[in-house]
Amino acid sequence: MVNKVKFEREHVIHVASQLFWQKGFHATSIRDLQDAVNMRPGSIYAAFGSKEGLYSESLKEYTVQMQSQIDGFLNGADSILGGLRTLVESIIGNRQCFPSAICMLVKANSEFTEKDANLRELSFKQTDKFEQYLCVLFNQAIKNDELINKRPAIEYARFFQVQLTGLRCYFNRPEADQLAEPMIEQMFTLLKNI
Amino acid sequence: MVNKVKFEREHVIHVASQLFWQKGFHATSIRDLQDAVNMRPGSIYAAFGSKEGLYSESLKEYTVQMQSQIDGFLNGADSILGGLRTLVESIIGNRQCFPSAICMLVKANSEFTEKDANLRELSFKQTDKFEQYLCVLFNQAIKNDELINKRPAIEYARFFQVQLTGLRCYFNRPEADQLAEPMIEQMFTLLKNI
DNA sequence: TTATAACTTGAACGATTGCTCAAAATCAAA
DNA sequence: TTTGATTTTGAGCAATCGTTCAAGTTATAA
Repeated sequence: MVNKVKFEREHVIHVASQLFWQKGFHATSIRDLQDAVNMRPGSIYAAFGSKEGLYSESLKEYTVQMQSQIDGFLNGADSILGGLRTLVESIIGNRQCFPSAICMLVKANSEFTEKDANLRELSFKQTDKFEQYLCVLFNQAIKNDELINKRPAIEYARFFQVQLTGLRCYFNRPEADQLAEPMIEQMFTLLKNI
Repeated sequence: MVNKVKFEREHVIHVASQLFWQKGFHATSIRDLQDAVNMRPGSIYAAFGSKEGLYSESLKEYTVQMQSQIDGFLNGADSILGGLRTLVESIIGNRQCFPSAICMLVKANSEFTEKDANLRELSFKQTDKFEQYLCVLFNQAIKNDELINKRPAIEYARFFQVQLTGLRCYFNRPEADQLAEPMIEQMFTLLKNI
């Protein structure tokens, strides 16, 4: 190898994913990305092929990062459900610290139509991956006797996703902040007992 | 009046709202709209001022139409909760008949940033309007003894929105269709008993 | 030091964007 | 039938879009 790339690929993808997460795919221009990652168009296209290519990498890195964020909360918790609860409280409570209050996967699922078939498909694929990851967690929670009825893990995973997505969309709105905690409490009471 | 407009304003707004609902604001171009509503740019701008203006009207008409859709289901039902349940089943079950599986208000809330402050604000305002409408319904349901604990109506309205939004986002994904009915059943069991 | 392969740069391309406006078409009143 | 206010038309504007590529820069191997 005669000459190495100057940028750090992972860092670029991370910065891009923050921007895509905030603004969405269509509202983010290559010029926006140029400024954010401090690269000229030639370098971006040499490294990622297209705007779509960079977005793909960004969405994948978002999924990975979300999982390791959950792992972080689980490490500091004494149970699976306890860790998930801290996670949910962090997501809802600190939503102004994130590029968007809404999960990037949900945004992606809602943004792409048949016209962006590749990205639409990728978005669904990543969502499935995340669901499978949740199933692993809930299987562990079942083993630990954290759940009353010991349903199949997938059912808890579905319930969890529906609740969290619903809450994030609801609390995307301004104000109405002190409402969050009782609703999260309710969510986990239901989750344990369904 | 010397000359009248040729187009039907309500019809144009309805068609535009279907397109905006499907593709989102940024991914819908004025040319897309021209084709859909069969008007030339000059007429569109004379009637609505801007793309943003037409979108505003579209989002308002969406909210109105959603409420009258609910009213329709309530008229054919023997209880508030029964009507709402039929509505939810129709939304989840026939989602391929609609421009998008996801509520246009949720899409709007997630699409606009501070850069589109006006549309962001409008989107929140319409969401509030819809919540107030739900409160009226749940107050009636409380009077009718359809709900066990007789909480304040706003709490049922919040719960309903979280559940429905979560379900719509979840079932936006392909496949996984026969899963819907038990989850809707669960949603209304919980709603009655919280 | 020189040669060479790899990477970075940024001007610029054609396409598309939201939007304008002079000209053509329209139709009730005179 | 003529008039004139009003609406419709669509070519075309400036700005921006995603993307390309020839030229310049960089760093290793010889």
